[in-house]
Amino acid sequence: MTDVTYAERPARLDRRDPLTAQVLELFWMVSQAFFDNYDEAAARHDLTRQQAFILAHLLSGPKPMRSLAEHLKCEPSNITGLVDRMEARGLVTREPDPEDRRVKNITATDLGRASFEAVWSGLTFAAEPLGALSVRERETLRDLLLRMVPADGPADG
Amino acid sequence: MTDVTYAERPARLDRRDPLTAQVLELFWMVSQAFFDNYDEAAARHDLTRQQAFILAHLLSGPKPMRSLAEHLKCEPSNITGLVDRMEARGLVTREPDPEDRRVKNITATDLGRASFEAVWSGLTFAAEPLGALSVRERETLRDLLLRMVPADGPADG
DNA sequence: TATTGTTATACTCTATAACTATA
DNA sequence: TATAGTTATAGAGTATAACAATA
Repeated sequence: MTDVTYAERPARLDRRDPLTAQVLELFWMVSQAFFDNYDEAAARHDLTRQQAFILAHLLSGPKPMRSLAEHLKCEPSNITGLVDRMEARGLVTREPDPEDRRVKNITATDLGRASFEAVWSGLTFAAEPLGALSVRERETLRDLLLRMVPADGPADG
Repeated sequence: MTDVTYAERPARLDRRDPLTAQVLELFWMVSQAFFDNYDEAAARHDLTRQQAFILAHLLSGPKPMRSLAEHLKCEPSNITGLVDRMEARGLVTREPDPEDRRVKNITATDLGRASFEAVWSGLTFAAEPLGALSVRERETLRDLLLRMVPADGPADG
């Protein structure tokens, strides 16, 4: 697409002030590029986006299935199959919690952790669009993003 | 999550310089929140993310199926079912190109356009994280994002 | 009785491969 | 022969609902 995308369209379909509309559109474009980059990096290590999300969430320690469902914002019933597939590939383990045997604690294996770290390290987004900015500009961007980060989630990923 | 997410983790799993690692992590968190917001807005209008992407792409005019596949970065075979479902709901029309009858031109209907515009207008991302920034800060953010936008895609959406 | 996780079902999105109809 | 789109198939992710085990 050309300039039209973020210069003309928002004015037509957006009642927001032009500056906000433009920032929204630009942020969306860069975010999409980031997500594409993430998916590609995950695919290079035979992981789906959701599998990578789960491994990222498990970096800080074992988590019950319920926690994974909340993190992924999906129904708990889906986690069963998701963990099944990851367990079968040796990316995670599933063990009943000794204090409440209803709960299953999911833990990333060494392979799981290494896989996620390879995905995250493999993001070219850091070298490409971010690399176009100077140190001073990256500091400015960091400070602006700190103001935009949601209080709770989506957290790691 | 707490500060740990973007203060400690990158240093451990990232060989990038700390500033780049931090910006990467922050940008990822905000992007995830944006995507969540987009999915929610689309769901409120009974659209999937991919259906909304397609409608966005069609705002600038009719497009052949092949173009939709490129925009969505998926195999052309998937577009058939995607367009089938959208056509059945009156969101798009599908007509053979008079100049090359192999090509099917997909056009957003009034309902399709209105649906996407409702999704885009319904994004609370503009009011929430973006609203936390002053006009001056949004101008700064805009200028930084302009430097990061990929030359071609992902364009509209 | 409430909660955690599971199963069953149906739908959307995805890649692969074989097919058709045009060119 | 090459290209645009389709069909068939298998797999991943999703929501809903009914269920088992545990609390």
